[in-house]
Amino acid sequence: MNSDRRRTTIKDIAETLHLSVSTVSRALQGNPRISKETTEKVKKMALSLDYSIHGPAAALRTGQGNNIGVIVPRINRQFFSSLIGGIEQVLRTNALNTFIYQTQESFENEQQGVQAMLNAGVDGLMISLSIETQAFDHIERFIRSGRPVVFFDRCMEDSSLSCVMIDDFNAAYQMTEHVLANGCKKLVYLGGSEHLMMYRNRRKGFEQALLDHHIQPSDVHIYENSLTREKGYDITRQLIETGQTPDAIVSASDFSALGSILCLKEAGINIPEQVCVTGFANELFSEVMDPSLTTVEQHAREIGMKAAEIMVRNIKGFSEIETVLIPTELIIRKSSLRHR
Amino acid sequence: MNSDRRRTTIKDIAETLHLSVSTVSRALQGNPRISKETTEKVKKMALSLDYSIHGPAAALRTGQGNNIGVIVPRINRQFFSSLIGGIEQVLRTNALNTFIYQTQESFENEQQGVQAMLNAGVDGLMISLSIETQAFDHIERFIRSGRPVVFFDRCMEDSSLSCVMIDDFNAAYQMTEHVLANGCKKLVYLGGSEHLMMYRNRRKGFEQALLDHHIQPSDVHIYENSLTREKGYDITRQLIETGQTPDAIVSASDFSALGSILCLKEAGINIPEQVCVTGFANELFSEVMDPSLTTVEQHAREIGMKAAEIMVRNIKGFSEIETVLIPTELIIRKSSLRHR
DNA sequence: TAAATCTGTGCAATCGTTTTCGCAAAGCTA
DNA sequence: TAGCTTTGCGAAAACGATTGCACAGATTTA
Repeated sequence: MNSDRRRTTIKDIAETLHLSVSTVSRALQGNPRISKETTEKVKKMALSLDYSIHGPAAALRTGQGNNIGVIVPRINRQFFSSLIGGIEQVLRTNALNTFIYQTQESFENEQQGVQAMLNAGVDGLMISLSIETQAFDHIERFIRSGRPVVFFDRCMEDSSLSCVMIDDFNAAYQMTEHVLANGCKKLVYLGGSEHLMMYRNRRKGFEQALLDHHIQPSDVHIYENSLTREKGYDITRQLIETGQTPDAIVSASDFSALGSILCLKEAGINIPEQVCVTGFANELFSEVMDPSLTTVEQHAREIGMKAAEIMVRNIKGFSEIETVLIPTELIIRKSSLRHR
Repeated sequence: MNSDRRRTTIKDIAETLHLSVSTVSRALQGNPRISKETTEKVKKMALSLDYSIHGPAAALRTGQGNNIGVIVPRINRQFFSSLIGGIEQVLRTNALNTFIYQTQESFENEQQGVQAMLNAGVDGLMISLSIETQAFDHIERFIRSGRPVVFFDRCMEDSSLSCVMIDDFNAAYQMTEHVLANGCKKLVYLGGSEHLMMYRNRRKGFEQALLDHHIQPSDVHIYENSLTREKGYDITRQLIETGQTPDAIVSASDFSALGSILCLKEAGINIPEQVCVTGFANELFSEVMDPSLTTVEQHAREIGMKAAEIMVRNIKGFSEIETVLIPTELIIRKSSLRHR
């Protein structure tokens, strides 16, 4: 075991240099009250003694760790991992560490995660809610602790909280217009969980576009909670088998769109000539699959960076609330581009 | 500002309950020396006062935070994010938090990351080295602090340290055999940076398979440092243009394989009948691209879990060193499967 | 019945830093 | 030269939790 290893502290430095701990502490912080020579000596000694500041102790004294908690549903989704990449980069350049916790989309895990962050003494919380989350006591508890909270992507609907998300409504609206402009008339929509704002907004964008083109949303198939590859496949198969094959499948996820495409190809239906298919999120595979998938780029990394910037500003004392919509980008590929 | 918000401490609980802080502390820990009633009362009060333990303070006293630092090159690579997912899950079930730091493949960032972990007072370090890393003072410094280090995927070559990685040699060997069994004779190999053990091992596996089938490695094109999509494309294009089109491209990455495939398709060369292409890593896109890509599944999540388990055991005091090879899985798809 | 043990609690030191206050010596002003 | 400011540093009290030791009262043992 290594229990004999004691870390070097400023006290050690103080003793070998015949100085007081206060002087050493100040020297390390570059306090101008300490002479240049002393400061030099201290820093040199710190280096040669392998000293590194004990964060927790400093945190205890100052009441400020330099840690930000980040809670996401899953880390191994391209969208979230890119987003976290952006967060981490911004936080790091502001001398803040990033604590990660993934909920696996479970409400219980999310509660535990927030508690873990509370215990860890993080200075702020950045969170994207799990799909299951419909109660917010855990979040409110954190807020009561007086530290900033910034939501991203999946937010609590409370305008007194900061939130960075994409412009789902417009993205879906534009996508739908694109499909209609291609001459499609009989659409099907694969949507997500209605209690998440983002999925509601996408559906609303879809419906608004229909309305604006004189189509009654009630006349089209709208599926809820259908964003997995399997659901996309099954729903498409069922539509084909019951003779209700649409001429466009607009999906709120690349995964369900992928499922649809695989099914259509199996059935020998031509994409996009007979059926246009569109997705959402610009997953890595959507560019290279066959046919390449029309989708929406969400600029995940930017969302993360923006959210982290808001957090940093809050930490620094400017307690402003901000709701930011990051613009999306329509990426038109073969799965929806008809030759006419 | 919220500077007036003070967190509730065990002292607050003690005062409202007319108990001593020691009793409260013990009650919260479930110490059997405290009577059931008192313990009950304390826990109830803790709840109603929104109390949460101050980790840093406890860490200071006990010398044990519950934090593990994880340093990876990039978080938004499927491989690493899945791996981190595995780490996070195992650590969490052992009441350990996960600190994330990404180096962006930069040595300087890596040094800073290790320092940040040192300062944060993590109890252990899990790290996958950046491509640039060739010096190890920063790692050795951490080791000197007496806390466990576990490497994964990209390890320091020092048998006195724990490391979890995939069996690159065998994976490449099997892949090469598969290609040869398909009747390919004129191979090209796209490899990575030779100073990383993993890429060396893949190349060695490739060469050994050649030797075992009576082909001289010196007779085949072996490219170093060629694992991006662009490199794959460019090299392939050059081979075609100079009339050296091979009948198989064995690549140490799915990305370069993708580049090769795009180029071959553009040139109207049939895959796999004229040229077989294989990748490495089973990226999300490789299954759904056209043609689907033969590759190697690395079981990233398992690597992460295994590494985390070793870490947990070290934290608990069993300071055993372990080197683990996680077996890979050959995934044969259309890009290399000839009909004969 | 005296001694030993057990139960439930409190006191106070401690972890490594930061920071307020204070003080002596040196430099400056007039 | 008397008084004032600056410079450079130290003593000691925090921060919140843990824990070895002590101790009083109740219970058991011999």
